[in-house]
Amino acid sequence: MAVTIVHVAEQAGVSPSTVSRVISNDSRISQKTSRKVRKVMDELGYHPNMLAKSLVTNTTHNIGIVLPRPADELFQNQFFSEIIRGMVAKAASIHYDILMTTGSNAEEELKAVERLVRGRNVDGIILLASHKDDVNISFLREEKFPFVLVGRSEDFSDITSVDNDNIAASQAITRHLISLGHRRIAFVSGPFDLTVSKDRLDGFSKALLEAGIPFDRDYVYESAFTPESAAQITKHILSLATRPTAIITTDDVMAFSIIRTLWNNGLRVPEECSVVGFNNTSLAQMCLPQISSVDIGTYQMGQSAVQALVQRIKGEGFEQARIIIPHQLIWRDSVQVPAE
Amino acid sequence: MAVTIVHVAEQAGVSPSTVSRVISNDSRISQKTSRKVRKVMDELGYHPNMLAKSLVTNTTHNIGIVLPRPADELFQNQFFSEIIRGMVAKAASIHYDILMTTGSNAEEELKAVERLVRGRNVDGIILLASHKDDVNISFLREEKFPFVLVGRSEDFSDITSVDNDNIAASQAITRHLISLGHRRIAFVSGPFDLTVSKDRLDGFSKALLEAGIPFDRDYVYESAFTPESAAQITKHILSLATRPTAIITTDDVMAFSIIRTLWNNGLRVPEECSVVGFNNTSLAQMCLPQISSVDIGTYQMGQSAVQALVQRIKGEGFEQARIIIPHQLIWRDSVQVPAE
DNA sequence: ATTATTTGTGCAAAGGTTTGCATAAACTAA
DNA sequence: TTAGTTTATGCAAACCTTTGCACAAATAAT
Repeated sequence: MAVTIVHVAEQAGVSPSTVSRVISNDSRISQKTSRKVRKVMDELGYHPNMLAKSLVTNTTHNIGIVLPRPADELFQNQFFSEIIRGMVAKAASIHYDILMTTGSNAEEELKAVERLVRGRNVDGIILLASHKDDVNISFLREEKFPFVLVGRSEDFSDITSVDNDNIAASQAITRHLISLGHRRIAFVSGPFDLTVSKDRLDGFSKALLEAGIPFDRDYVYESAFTPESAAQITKHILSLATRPTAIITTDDVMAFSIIRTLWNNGLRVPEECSVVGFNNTSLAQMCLPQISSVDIGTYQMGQSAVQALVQRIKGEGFEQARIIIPHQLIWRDSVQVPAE
Repeated sequence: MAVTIVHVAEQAGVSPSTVSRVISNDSRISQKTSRKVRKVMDELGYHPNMLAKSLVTNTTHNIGIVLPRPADELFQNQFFSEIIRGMVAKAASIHYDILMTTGSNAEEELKAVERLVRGRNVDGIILLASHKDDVNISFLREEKFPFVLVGRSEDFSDITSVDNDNIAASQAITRHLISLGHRRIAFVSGPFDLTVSKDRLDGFSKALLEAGIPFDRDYVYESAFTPESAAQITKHILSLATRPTAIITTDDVMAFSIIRTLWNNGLRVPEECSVVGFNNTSLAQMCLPQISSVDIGTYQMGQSAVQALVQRIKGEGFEQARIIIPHQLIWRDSVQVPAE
């Protein structure tokens, strides 16, 4: 069996409590004792058992993150790997680890959360991709368990969350396109049940409104975050009597697929149709033409999320309800003034 | 304080051991008692404390995964998110969670592994991106701690690992290019210290050898897994007196960057230069021209790694040392017969 | 009716820490 | 010296389970 704190204690001729205090740098321990104990710890190759420690302190230094349900699909999106990258980096720097779990459906997902929370496996939880009536949120609130949401909750306004101002971002894009002279602008949204989709659509329609352009439902589409889905919608757009001169999407992957589909059908981008993406993934600047997009500070969102969560866990600092990561419009080759 | 097993026991008029046995479906418990206890558990909203359980069973149901050191850089690569996706999916399906950690340098990385292992935070570990003299491997071997390696170890042959036959894959690509008529083929490799890079280069040179084409060191380059690095190398290639007619790379991102750089300098792909990638990320089929690549079953590797690890943990099944995931060459638009 | 067997449950130890409180030792002040 | 402080350490309880072993009750066999 592994060497425990009592072995060290015996060997050093002190009590386990003293060893424990040495480990935690308790000020009451004398220099001499501390040195002596540390020496023994080294000799014996002692390493504290975190489980035992966790059990008594009720603290694990683990942050749970629940991958969105159709993890399979969403993870393909660079957005997710990017945000997780930010989380892991930040967590590691403050000595936390990231515990990832997922469920293949809503029920399993909640079960997983329950398991983590009530099994005391994590100190806090980060929720990704919020939608309306998220049962996880209700559960966590009820349990008064520390958590932060990436995105915005439609149901509760007092939840610590990390988000962009998606409405403003989307509005700004649309404004810019309008200022270029575009009047017929299509909007290819991600799944409507996602709050982020709603917000972006919201910003879009606001910009139209303020410019006095009628909001045309036929120019609004719902797509999955997949190339296939976007391609299909694009084909439909191509079949329209009066085509839009610009298309705004909710993610670079969709933007890319749209561009490709247009291209394959003989429509040049941006000459015959402008396209703008979202999230500013590396894809946006890699492809040809480079895609105009919105940098939403994905990596930073990940970092901020764990930072905010840890603050909540420790009960320190202000419990700022909403942290807004600034966005930035990146204009690239996929946009220009309309042809006609 | 949360409700514990003894509360349940008291309420149900049995002993804690009985409750524990009910939970684990011990066959010795009578139907009647079981029902009674379960009812009380429900009423009280009891949920076992996993930490306590872990402490006594010495089992956590967590799998540790150590992100490669420059996690920042590598994670950008779709390969990583894809393989992790496979791991999480598989792990969730067999009721394991994934605990991710990382370190910003080799020393920190080892420290993180030590912490996980000796702190008994995980039941096993998956190592990514193996290179020569990996201290993590030595440590884990010494500790006799269950782990599997994604990739191949140059130092030890008896390590359970999940890998492709990179030599064969690379060789097959090269052969095919040769059969198309290419004679001057450049090889843009990932970092040389990675085993996977060595293997792919190895397959490349083997194919040249068997075709009687001299191996030209000036046609072999070392690149980081970044577009910038690949672009720089491409510029150098463009400056060569006799340019290659085809370029093989070790990853799609690099392939993409190469194509773009060639294009920007007036060289058409595949007409004037063929390019082939590796890993068959979604990028490969999304971009224009679509990139010929090698599907190495990344997602499946993630799944297999978890499966193999859990088998090792449970000590069941054969401890097959090396699991080889089959690869598949995907020929797309970026390759054709050489111009001259 | 007695013994042997099966079935269901409880006792108590073990797992490795942390920490409030008590105490011993050393020092300071009178 | 005596009392009062400070400093350094130890004791033992608590955290919540699991599990080997013992035991009692019920059933079966003689």
